[in-house]
Amino acid sequence: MSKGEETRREIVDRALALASEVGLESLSLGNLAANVKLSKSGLFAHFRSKEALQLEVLRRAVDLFIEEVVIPALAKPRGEPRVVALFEGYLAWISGRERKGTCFFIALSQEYDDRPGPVRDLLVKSQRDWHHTLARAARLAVEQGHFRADLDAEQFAYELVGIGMAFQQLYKLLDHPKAEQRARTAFRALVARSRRADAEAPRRH
Amino acid sequence: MSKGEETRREIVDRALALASEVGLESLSLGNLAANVKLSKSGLFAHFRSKEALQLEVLRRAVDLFIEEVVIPALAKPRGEPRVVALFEGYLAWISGRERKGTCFFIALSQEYDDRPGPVRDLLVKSQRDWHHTLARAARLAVEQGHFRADLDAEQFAYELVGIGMAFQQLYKLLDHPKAEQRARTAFRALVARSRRADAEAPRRH
DNA sequence: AGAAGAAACGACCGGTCGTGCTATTGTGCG
DNA sequence: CGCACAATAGCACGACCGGTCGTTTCTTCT
Repeated sequence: MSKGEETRREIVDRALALASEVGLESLSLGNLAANVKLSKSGLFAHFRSKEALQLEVLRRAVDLFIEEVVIPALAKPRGEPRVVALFEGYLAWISGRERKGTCFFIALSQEYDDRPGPVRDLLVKSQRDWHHTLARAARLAVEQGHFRADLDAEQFAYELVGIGMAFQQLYKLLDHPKAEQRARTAFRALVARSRRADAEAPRRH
Repeated sequence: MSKGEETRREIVDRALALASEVGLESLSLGNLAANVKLSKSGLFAHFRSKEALQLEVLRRAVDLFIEEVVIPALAKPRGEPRVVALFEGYLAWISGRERKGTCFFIALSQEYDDRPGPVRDLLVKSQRDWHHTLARAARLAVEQGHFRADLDAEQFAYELVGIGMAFQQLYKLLDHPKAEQRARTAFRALVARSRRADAEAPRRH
């Protein structure tokens, strides 16, 4: 990797961390430059506009999410185990990573729901993909006979996302000690009513 | 009401509308002043700092929410009807009001989850209140015999909030035609499994 | 080693930000 | 009517914004 690509990557990494705190729009080039110990103009030269930087940061976040959440789940067997892995990965993504509890995508959803442009377009695409990934996993669980045949997979994805979003608010903003427990309880209930009526009783944890 | 109070109110109203679009932090005094046709300094004189204005705006949003969502629900009889009214009011609040589909509080939750200060403090209080209001309504439904005796009311509130947040994303960012249907389906399922086992079968809509 | 090009720098642009300070206008009461 | 004071405007400030430019320093390749 050339020198340029290397620092460029450092910039994007640091920008992702900063943007997780203040938002992608409020992230300023000057502040970012100081953080990576570059001059503002030196940094700017890597991207030809702030928007290009923002897009790069979002792309990086998507890559990280796929790497940390989606790929590991795909290693699990189809059906309920994979669904569980997606949920657990999602939870870990929201609560963990660096610093505590800011899911980049949920934050951006608010920041860009009213702000047209390529950043929003990419965000929309990534969130649609996430819904589709969840729905596909649920459909596979139906095919495997784990979930009811008449399960609405998209509805399943919707409710799972809701559990995650409420978790983030409870965990980060409201600093609730039982946030994780609440999320898991909600997920267990969601899975329980998605199972085949004739499936074996829910396992205890 | 004196002249000062009147324009002050107009300012806050307009500020709430603008902040719903760009966020409370990115709302600028200059832009706001132009919107209410005042000079920047003339507007500024009403509040002695931007933070004071932000607090005022948030207070106004809380008042509106109570007035439009909570109070009407309290007019309904205790138990399931009130719970349903709270949910429907919440949904209407998120999707409706002026412009389409930005819940001020959900947006602020993201904006301030990392930004300490009095605005965040007030936001936290308001969101805790909302959870408590929902939980209290659920507990009353237990007392009325509509919901199971062993229902976890806080868990119920958590899941209802999650349904609302996912609804907002689907409705506003992803512009999904079935967003409202998804939310209602999720809510019906939540209510159904909260009911007493010996209660009559769920009504069809 | 040396040349070509990539990478980083510092100064600077026009604008906007929040916030003071002072003057002017408008309102409402005796 | 006229006075006191509230309300608004005008102007200036220092800081920071995204972005441009010409120049210098460092890589990279022959």
